[in-house]
Amino acid sequence: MSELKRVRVRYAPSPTGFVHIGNLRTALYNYLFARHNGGDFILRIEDTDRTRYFPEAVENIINTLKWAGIDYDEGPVKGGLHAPYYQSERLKIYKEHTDFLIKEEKAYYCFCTAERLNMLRREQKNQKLPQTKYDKYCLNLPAREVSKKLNDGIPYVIRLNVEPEKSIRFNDYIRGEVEFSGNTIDDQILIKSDRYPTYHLANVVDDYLMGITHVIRGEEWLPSTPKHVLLYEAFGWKKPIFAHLPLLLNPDRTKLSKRQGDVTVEDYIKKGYLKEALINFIALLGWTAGDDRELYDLNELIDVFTLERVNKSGAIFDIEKLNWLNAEHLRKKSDSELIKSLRNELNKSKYSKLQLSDEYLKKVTDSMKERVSFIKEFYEKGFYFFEEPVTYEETAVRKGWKGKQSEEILKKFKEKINQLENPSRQDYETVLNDTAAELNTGKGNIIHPLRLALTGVSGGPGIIDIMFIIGKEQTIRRIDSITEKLR
RNA sequence: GCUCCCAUCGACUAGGGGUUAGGUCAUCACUCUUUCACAGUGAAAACACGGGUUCGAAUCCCGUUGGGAGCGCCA
Repeated sequence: MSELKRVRVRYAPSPTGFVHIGNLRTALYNYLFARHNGGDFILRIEDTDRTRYFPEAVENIINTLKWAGIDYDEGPVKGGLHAPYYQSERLKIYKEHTDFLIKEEKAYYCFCTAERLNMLRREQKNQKLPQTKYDKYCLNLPAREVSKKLNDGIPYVIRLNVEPEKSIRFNDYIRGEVEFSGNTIDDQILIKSDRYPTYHLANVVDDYLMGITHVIRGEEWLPSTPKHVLLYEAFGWKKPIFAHLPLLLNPDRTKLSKRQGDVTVEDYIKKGYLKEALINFIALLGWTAGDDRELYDLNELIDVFTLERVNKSGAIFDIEKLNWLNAEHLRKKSDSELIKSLRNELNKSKYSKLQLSDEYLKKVTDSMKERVSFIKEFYEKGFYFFEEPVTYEETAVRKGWKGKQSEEILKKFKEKINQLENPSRQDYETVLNDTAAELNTGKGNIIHPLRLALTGVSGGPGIIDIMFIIGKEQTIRRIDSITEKLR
């Protein structure tokens, strides 16, 4: 019998802080896999560590997914057939399952204190044992003593009774057959003394109960997968398919972490990265369709994404390529989207008090689109569309400002501009040409000082466009201004 | 230390027995634009090393080296 079960995958973050960029990629791959296969994508909150719980984190997780356009089928807020989706609300379920394991003698109560455990570890290290492991002391406690301690309310944990085995093997979708030598697996804690489950227990139980078919997660989980395999076997459950994703790395090839740059999605949102670019970029970090295509939107990714084409080796998060993608996606945006985004950024900037029409902003975006990578840069690089230049770039002055000569050329030019009535682009161009002809000089002798006067810098859109955008009054004002300042 | 994973230009990657080892970002040059960008053209740039298998290995196998991850009452 072929088992063509409906694909069900999950993203299971723990709410300890802002969403890490690596976790976003895990969420994305799960989402793409689910959508590509017409399956379900589930969001489950792994909030079993009360010490690290961070209340705003759940909200941040949900908002981040929403921002990215990754929608889940079941999970917090939305609910679903397998609710609750907060592990902290599933304590009863975990207890039932450990009760079963204890009855089957596959798990046992352990009353050892943290002090004893620490001492044990220290001893084992001193003895240069290859690995520190729990010594199963409590496994051999007489049943009567166990009940007594339980009745007396002595704190306890529940441990899995791991039988020494030769080896544990499983098939990883991305890495193929993986084999772990036995005897290295500890009697892992299933239930902590605060009655909350550990990750190992909770994720196995929930994945099974929620009908998860593929566990797609980061490579950092690979070493603990044998524990999970053992648990599935202890319960007599069929394992899901595991797929361990390559890590996202710092430039020095260590696991992507702060200290070496921005690692939360929040950071990138704040810096003005487009969701289209970020999604496109992280999709390409560890995966390729196999062709030469670089630009994708979310739906296009869904069409072509397969787990088979996920790489095995870690990928460095290269900000340069992200920046390029950001520029590419920015240019693909429609005029109205661009105007809207720019207005949004403008409102948060020092230019927030300016009253600017859509028409004006469209002119700005049209002229600057090919020159920016970020929305912010429309007014950072193109500040002269929003304020008069107060200083003049030194190298530009040296190259383009020829003292008295420039002054007189601009004076002549200004007079002609002044006579213009509601000038069009063509009018500005005509004046430019006429001035050059009349003065019998090269156009460059007008353009360069003019650009300096109008913008204060040496680069930017065509000078005709700039005059047309800022208008006649500003053009004149700025010419007057530079002749005063550079005299 | 132990366990496991990984290894193609600086970065992301294609290729998976016979290729001038391809693309993209970044870099450099040229063209275009009297500026800057965009675009275009081109350059430089890689199969970690050693054995084996084979007529032939970047590709398959083994080893070495290097890198990474994990070894918590964290996830």
